[in-house]
Formats: sequence, structure tokens, C-alpha cells
Amino acid sequence: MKKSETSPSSRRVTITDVAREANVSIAAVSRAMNPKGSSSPQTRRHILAVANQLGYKPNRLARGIKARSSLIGILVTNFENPAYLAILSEFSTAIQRHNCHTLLINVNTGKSVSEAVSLVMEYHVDALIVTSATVPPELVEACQRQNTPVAIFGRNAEDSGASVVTCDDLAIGRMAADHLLDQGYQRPAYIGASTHEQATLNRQQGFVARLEQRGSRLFGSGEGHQHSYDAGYGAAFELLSSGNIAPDSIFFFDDIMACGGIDAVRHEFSYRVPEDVGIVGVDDILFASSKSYDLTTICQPFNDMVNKTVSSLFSRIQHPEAAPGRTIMSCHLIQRGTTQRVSYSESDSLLAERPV
Amino acid sequence: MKKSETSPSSRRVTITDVAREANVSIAAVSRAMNPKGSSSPQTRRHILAVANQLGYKPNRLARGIKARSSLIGILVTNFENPAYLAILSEFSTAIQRHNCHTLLINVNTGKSVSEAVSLVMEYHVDALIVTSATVPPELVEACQRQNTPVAIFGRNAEDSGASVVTCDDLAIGRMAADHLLDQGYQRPAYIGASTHEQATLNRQQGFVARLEQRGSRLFGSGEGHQHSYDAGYGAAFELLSSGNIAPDSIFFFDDIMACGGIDAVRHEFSYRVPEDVGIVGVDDILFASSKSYDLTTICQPFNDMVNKTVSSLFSRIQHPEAAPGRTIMSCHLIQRGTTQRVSYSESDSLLAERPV
DNA sequence: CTGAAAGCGCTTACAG
DNA sequence: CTGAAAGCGCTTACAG
Repeated sequence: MKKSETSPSSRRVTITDVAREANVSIAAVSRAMNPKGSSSPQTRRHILAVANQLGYKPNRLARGIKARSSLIGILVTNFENPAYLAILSEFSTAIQRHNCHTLLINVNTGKSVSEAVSLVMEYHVDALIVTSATVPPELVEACQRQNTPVAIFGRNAEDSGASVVTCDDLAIGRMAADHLLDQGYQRPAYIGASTHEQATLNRQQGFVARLEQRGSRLFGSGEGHQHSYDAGYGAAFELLSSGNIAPDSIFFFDDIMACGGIDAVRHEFSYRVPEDVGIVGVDDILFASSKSYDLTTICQPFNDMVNKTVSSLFSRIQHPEAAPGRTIMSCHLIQRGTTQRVSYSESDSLLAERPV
Repeated sequence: MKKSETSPSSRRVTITDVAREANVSIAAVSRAMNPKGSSSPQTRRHILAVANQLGYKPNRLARGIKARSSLIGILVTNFENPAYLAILSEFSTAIQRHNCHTLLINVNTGKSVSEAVSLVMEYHVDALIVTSATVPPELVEACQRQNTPVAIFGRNAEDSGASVVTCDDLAIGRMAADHLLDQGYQRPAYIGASTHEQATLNRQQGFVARLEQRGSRLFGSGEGHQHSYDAGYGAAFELLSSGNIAPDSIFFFDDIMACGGIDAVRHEFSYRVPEDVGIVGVDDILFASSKSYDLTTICQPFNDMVNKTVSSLFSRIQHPEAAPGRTIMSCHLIQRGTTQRVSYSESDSLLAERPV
């Protein structure tokens, strides 16, 4: 106490200060601070009291050089999709619950995923989470060789060597197809995001396969160039403008695009939703349940996915030899106002007036 | 090369490996890696080549214990406000541009701001950003004594000792009042978020002051309990249900609440927006410019604010003695479809049928 | 410009 | 259970 009282120094209090004040070795302090260090109850109590009194907090950086850093890296690519705010919130909460912290890497900066990975490895993160992007297997392997388990969230990366937690995109596509057909829609279309993404292709594939399986087929498709409202709006506009066969329903890659699509349908063409055009999205973002959109959507259990990702990572930190697992979670469809049709008579349709 | 080739070890390559391979001291390597270390051009070139070949990346944790950590802590409290996804994205981008990284702390976890601060200090972050929350001045001072400059983003914290970058909430309130009055609305109301927040009170105060200054007054107010769609919906519902004087326009604390409000107005009461009820929000979130909401809003220049915050922090890292500055940015109103009225005749109003 | 050495704050075998 | 010592990977005066 005396020392720290009199010195107006800006020095942080270190383990040495605590050791001096408590009349023990720094090793003793280290052990007392660490739950699994051996320390007699009295000594530990005393040391902890002194540490507390001095306001001592271990320097995590110094600790990290020998032991673990308590840092979990998270690579985020999807800053346009509103769903990711909740996902990020859930991730940081889960990570903090494990007494670790989140090193956030924004991969939008024109930085490639590989660069981002190598960057984050400089901090010796204890684990690495990659959201909605794939990572070259060599890279994953390189991380794991350095005892850094990797998890891929929201992408069904086969043979990645990483833990994978995601939903089955084929199943999502089938679910959308079933629902639209069940509701009586007859000319379903698909609007995906970038065709560079496997997820876009997989949802389309599942969608188309199920349509054909039930004797229907795909009545058009479009592509946005990002996961955004504008992209969905634009793609829907183009799809419905093209003179050919007008679809009577659209399955969108995600909700944010679907919201753009709904607005294009309503405001550019004055078609009614769901009577003239049915809409299905994916994600159940906040605005999907708003009165204005009231969007039928396929809901991925994001919170469960996040928690599964984090817990699997921490168990791999404990058991480094364990093989990375794959978890495919199941989604469920939430029916809302954009797909109520069932007993809808074709003759009521505005679209029916157009040459089909 | 020979060593690293033959050893299948998972050891990371360290400065020692590079020194050995390049036949120089580790000090030489350290200097060569550091732009401001003195190193002859040839030596540096050679060392860098070897380092590169070996795939050497300095361990930032080890570096951080003597030098700076290159970590910037960011405390986030607003994971419900969609605007924060873009803000977070911009922050991480700006920080990465400075070759630093983002330590994200979620303060929603029931963790108080003070706890979060002390936590982040264990990582010896080079600077600390606090978004939309205030920090006790003692805490700020404690950080700055340890050479960690603090910035407060989006809250007008007077005498905080921290750098402050925000907008003037009083001015925002006045701007909303002027606009509603200019558009011919006569019974403006205010719906804020938690009354515990100074920002809520300040916007209301500016709003009311300007109304009265122009010979009008506040026709009711409400409170959501969070910054959320549901809170806005609920508060608007209550406000319009209460039998007294029905407001003909509502200024909401932020856009996400305003969107809830619009939907309540339209779907619970079948009032028309903007004819019966005008709506103004704040933030210009993505959905504010959607066709469905088309919300008049007061736009804070978030990107400029973020960049100003980051650059001011980095300049304080360079010049620790410099006094923290205050930057009050100016907002602008974006007029959209929720407030077009001007020449609107009172007799057309649905609301006029109610006893006023 | 360069190397040897001390040191940053912590952890972890190793003896006792 | 405890202390002395070595070590983690790096940086930074200090001599040369």
C-alpha cells in the first residue's frame, strides 16, 4: 500500500508489486491467481486480498506469451446482412462467458481471407471463427498445427478440416419449394446472391430438385450482386420485367434481399403480395416480422448455431487431439403474410392478364 | 531452411529462428522488422527475405508486453440498433487501416461499463472506444494515466476527460421540431427510449424548446424501454390510444423505433402516414430508405464520426500530452415520404373525427 | 549499423 | 505448498 499510495506513477501494478506487498514470491502470486495453481487456502486468500487491494490485474499479453491468450478471433465478411449484428452480439457474449475475448477482423477491406487469418494468428488467438466464408483447407491445417482450432460458421465447407456449424442449404431450398407448392403457387422463381457462393447454388439446387420432383419446374431466376436490399430490389425488378413467363412466387436467398424484392413487386409493378406474387426469404431478420413486410421465412437457429460453434471450439481447446465435428442444424419455416394463397383463383391474378 | 524443413514440429517460427537462419542477432532482426529500427539497407533486405521465406510473423503478444499491443478496444452497448452494424464495420475497417486490431467487448452481458473497461485494460489496448454509453470520469482518467486514450462515440459526455465525437442532441430535437412545424403539423409528440439516457432527454428538450419558441407545444410523449421496433410500436400504440389529445405527428428517438411506430399507426389504427400522422426518426438506417417505410430522418454522419474518432485516438497515441478534443458533428434532415403534408387540410384527417 | 545484455510480466517445471 | 530459476518472444538502451 505505502508504495502505491505515495507514487503518482502511471505504472501499472504488476505481479512483482503484489509479491512484494504480500511477502511471497511472484511464483506464489501466479499460482494463487490461477485456479489450478497449487496454493494453500490461507496463502491464496492473503495474496488475493493484496492483489485486490492493489488493483492488480494480470497482463493478458504477458500471460499469452507462455500460456493461452484468451483471445478468440472472428472473421466477419457479412457486414451488409442485418442478421449479423445479432450473430456478432451472440458470439461475443458466448466468448465472454468463457472468460475470453473477441478479436474482430473485418474481411471486407479488400483483404483476402488468407491475409486475415495470418493476421489474426499473430495474436496467437486460442481459436478462430470464420463466418460465412470458406477457408482453404491448407490454411485451416496450418492453424491447427499451431494448436489453433478453426470453426466455420454458416457455410457447409466439406473436408475443410475445421469444425463446421451450419444449416443444410439443399434442405432450405427444398423447404421453400415445398411451401410454395403447398400454398398453390405454380410458377416459382429463385433469386440468389453472388453465384460465386456455394450457398447460393446449393439453395437453388435444392429448390429446383424439389420442384421437379413434384412435377413443377423453375420459372426464372435472378441474381443480386450482394446480400442487400437494393440487390434484391433490382433483381426482382429485372426478373419481373423480362417479357417471358412471369413467376407467381419468388424464393430469395435471404431476407434482406426478399425485403427489397417485396418492395419492387409492390411499388414497381403494383402487384399484390401474396396474391399475385408469393415471397419466401431466409434468416428471419428483425424486419421479417414487421407489419410492413410480414415475410414468410426460413429461420436458421442462429443462437444455437453460435453457441454450438463456441462450445465445440472450447472443447477442442481442451482436447486438441479430438477431431473437428460437423453440425448441421435444422431450420424451420415461419409462415407469415407473404405466402397466404392456397385457395386462390388464378383469374383474380393481375399477372394472369399478362401473356404467360 | 534445413531445420524448418526437417522438423514436423508445430512450433511457430520466432525471431530466434530468423536470426539463426540469417546469421544475425535477434536484435538485428527486431530492428529490421521495425520500420524505425536502424538497419543497413542490405541487412534489412536480407533479413526480410529470410523472414519471409520462413513465414515469420512477429508475435504481437510478446511485442505488446514492451511496446504497444496494436489492439484497440471497443465497447459496444447497442446491439439492438441496426445502425450499429455499419458503425462496427466502419470502426474495424478504420482500425485495420492503422494496422491495428479490434477487441470487441459486448457490454450487454449484464456487465457494467466499468467492468468492461477494466477487462479490456488487461489486454493493454492502445486506445479505448466507448460507443453510446458514458464512462465515469475517474475511469477515463485511470485509463489515461496508463497512457490509454479514451474516446466516447455518440454521447455528448461533458467533462469526461475523453475525446468526444457526437452530434448535438438538442440540435437534433430542434431540427425535428422545425421540420414538423414547417410541414404544417400542429400537434407534435415525442417518443424516446429509456429516460435514463441523457440523449433521450436532450432530444426531447431541444424538440420541446423549439416548439414553444415557435408558439406550439408538445402534444404528448411516450417511452419505449429499448431501442427496438417493438418498443416503438408499443409506445406509439399507447400514445395514440390514450383518449386525450391525439398528436398529428411523432418524433422518434431513432429510426428503428420510428419503423415500429409507423407500423402501429398504419396497422393498429389505419391512420395514414403522412396525411394523418407525420413521422420523423433519427439515424437513417437501411430500412429508412426502403419503399415500405420511406422514413424522414435526421442523419448522423456516422462514417465521418467513426473516422474522426479513430484518427483522434491515433493522434493522441502519438502525442500523449495533447488534450482530448470534442467534436460535435452536424446532422442533416433527409425528407422522405413520412412527412409530406404542407398544404394538407385538417378536414381530410381521420384524426379530426376524433374529439380533440 | 550491429551485437550482447537486460528487461517486459508472466508461467512452469524443478527442488525442497 | 512454496521459492529460485529458466524461459516465453520480443524491444531497447548501451557500447562498440
